[in-house]
Amino acid sequence: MELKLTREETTAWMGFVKSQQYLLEKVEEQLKLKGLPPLSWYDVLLELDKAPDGSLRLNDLGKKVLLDKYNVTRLIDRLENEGLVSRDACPVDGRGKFACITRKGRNLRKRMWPVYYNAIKEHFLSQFNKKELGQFVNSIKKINSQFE
Amino acid sequence: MELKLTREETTAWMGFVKSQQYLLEKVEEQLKLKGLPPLSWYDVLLELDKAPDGSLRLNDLGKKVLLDKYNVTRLIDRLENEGLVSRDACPVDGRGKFACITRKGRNLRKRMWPVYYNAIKEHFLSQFNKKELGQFVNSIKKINSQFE
DNA sequence: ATATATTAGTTGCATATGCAACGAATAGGT
DNA sequence: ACCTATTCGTTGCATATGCAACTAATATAT
Repeated sequence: MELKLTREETTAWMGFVKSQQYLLEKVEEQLKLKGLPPLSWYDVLLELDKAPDGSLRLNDLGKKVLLDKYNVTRLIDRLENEGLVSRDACPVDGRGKFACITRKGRNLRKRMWPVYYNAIKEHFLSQFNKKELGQFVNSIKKINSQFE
Repeated sequence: MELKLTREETTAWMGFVKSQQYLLEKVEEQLKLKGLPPLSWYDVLLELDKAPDGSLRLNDLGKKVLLDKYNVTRLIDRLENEGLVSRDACPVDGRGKFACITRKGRNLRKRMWPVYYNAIKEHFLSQFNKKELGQFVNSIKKINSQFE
């Protein structure tokens, strides 16, 4: 067993990891600069905004944003403290809770989007032409197919 | 100003972010499963292992692994506590410190590598053929070129 | 040469995350 | 129906990260 990566394989993996670190750092930096909360808040608000009635069970929300349940609890705590979300009981499952986005929450998400959008455009999408984007999406889909 | 991403652009960005979350989670999971420390330790140990004399100024190390200086200080604290690294004064700059990898540190890195390697192979590289890997590297290089 | 600004690294405090254990409620097996 | 196992969400405690302030040393300007 060889346990050695080729030069290209190493570049692929290391470059992949670094690129994401750079990009997310850029996004967070821009949000902070505009006095906006971190990307994790956006992710949650977006999922709730998209959901019917603007609400999701905490458990389902956690799956969508890839957070462990205790982190969901606490993130929702923070959002609730800011009045961006409310916690509602679940009528059909006594254990469950819904997180429900408020008007204020929807507004905040709307204000965050342009900042996020610009960072994505400027640092990510701008690097590709149409064909390259297609290839990139292909690669990403292959990686993600194993996780679904 | 439109502020809207196409379906493909959204897939590219979201998929990109998710794929990395999944992959890093897998790597960390495997390391933990084998009773090994987190990937951040590996990154530091690798940089030191590669460096001449196995040592780097904390500042330079921080740039290589994309950590802020206070996080470098503390990560090196932890590694030093485990005897994986030593802190040495810098002869030419009284402010500076070197982090220097110990034999124990080199050994630990060696033990971590197969676990890391297997995760990369199994969940990342296995998804590509030679040509696809080349395309992927191309894309990644484009993204990263703006940060160097 | 002296005063000022910058840099390297560290530290205190606030916040965020991971882990294991818990209580309450539901689901499954007999 | 009853007992057990599982699930949902939360909490206490330990660890990790971010921010701003700090010390000590070097670099810059006049």
